[in-house]
Amino acid sequence: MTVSVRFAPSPTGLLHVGNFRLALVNWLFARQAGGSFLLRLDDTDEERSTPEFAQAIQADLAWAGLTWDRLARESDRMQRYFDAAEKLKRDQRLYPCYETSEELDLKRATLRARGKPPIYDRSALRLTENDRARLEAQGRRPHWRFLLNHEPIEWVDLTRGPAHFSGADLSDPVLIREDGRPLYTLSSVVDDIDFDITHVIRGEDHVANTAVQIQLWKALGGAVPSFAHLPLLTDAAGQGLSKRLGSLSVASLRNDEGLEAAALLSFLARLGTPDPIEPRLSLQELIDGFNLSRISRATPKFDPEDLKRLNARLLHLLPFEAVAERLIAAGCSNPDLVFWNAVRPNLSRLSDAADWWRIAHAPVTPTLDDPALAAAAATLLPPEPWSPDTWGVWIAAVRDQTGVKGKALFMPLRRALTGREHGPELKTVLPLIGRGRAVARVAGQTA
RNA sequence: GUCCCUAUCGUCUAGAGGCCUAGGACACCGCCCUUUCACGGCGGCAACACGGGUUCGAAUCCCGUUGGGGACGCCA
Repeated sequence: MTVSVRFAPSPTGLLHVGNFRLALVNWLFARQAGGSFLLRLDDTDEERSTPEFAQAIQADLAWAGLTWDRLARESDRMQRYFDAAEKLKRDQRLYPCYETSEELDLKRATLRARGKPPIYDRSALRLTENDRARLEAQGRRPHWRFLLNHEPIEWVDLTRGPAHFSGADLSDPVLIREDGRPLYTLSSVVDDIDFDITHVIRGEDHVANTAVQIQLWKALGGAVPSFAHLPLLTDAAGQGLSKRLGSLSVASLRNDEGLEAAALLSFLARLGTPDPIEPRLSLQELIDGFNLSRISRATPKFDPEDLKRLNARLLHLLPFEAVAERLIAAGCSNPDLVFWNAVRPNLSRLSDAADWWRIAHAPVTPTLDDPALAAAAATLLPPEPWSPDTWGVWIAAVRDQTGVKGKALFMPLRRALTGREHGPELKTVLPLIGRGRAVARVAGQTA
């Protein structure tokens, strides 16, 4: 049996790290098994789904290299859902209900107030033919519920172990809305059957859905797949992610924070497992080290600060070839290996390299803290060609002539040369700047 | 309210009754390297939520309490 998984976001917003982690886990599972990965856009909710969000989700996945073998849109498949609904009606598993939303709200509130679970009371089942005709004559249109069997529902969850529900504890789910549109509970199962999905890997917010959907699978004659329900991520404070995404969207991590896809991937593939979170440069390494059963059942916290630190560590490992094109895109017009090796240890995000490119190749207005020292330094600057040793030779000469040493010696020079107090080692920065600019800057000129 | 899951260093976690003086990674702190910072190397600090059981023996099993997450939609 070929492994087949799917990632099924609804294009009603940007992907956040929690969704993205599920996409990654599904993808790694499929790739490791040599199976296939379906990207399914669950866009049956016409009011909230937009083509723009669908595009954004695909862009996020593509950015991270999470390629899909198949793409499906539920909005293209409506007829399949209607066919499935017809079959369920024929089999007496789908029944019409006429309560309004307000009436249902009231029923739920009443049950809850009595300390009872808010389960639908199936009163629509007691409607006679005449009752229904009268309601229809009043202009009421039915929504349709799936008749659950009140029997034990069990499955062995790949991350939670044995799971069991009682059908009697669950509400008959609405499958078809009053306006005729199919709902997620139905469309998802129809798709999973049609696309031969073998493993449904999703968040634990779906466990109750799984219980009712298993009955739906059987009612529709499909093979029930294996399930894995992963704990949901929380933010650093332990609050659920879905409630407040914002800065935790993949798009903002990518665009606003300028993080590496490989860092996000490395982080999310290991978070919540006993394995150390280490920078991995390739997806293949992640595939090789992946194991669904190592994901803990407890809810892990996602701290963006940890991610940023990992991003820096990963950056320090990246070879020049891996970043050359992106350095150019970031504004370094003609980067080379020497430049990259010089600035790399100082980077926390790739785009910061552009600052050092400008310091090496564009005019900088120096800050002169010690004009006398600077003047001496300007005259003592060795002739080119320069090497990484030039700095040591130069600064020793300046020290011998002026008697200044330590921080009082190099900090004024750093500020004059780069305009900054921090940065890569001056011995590597100096040759990047070159003698022409260095002389001028030490003399206090913008160069 | 009802149901499901969960509880070990700051964080992610190892731990399936004696191997635990509780291990690793990240963070933090210190030292080394370095004429600052950063990078890199080495070392250190640091935890079994609480209360009852069971047992010769409990981080580990059971019950309860408390905390955390999730579900209970004509959303997905």
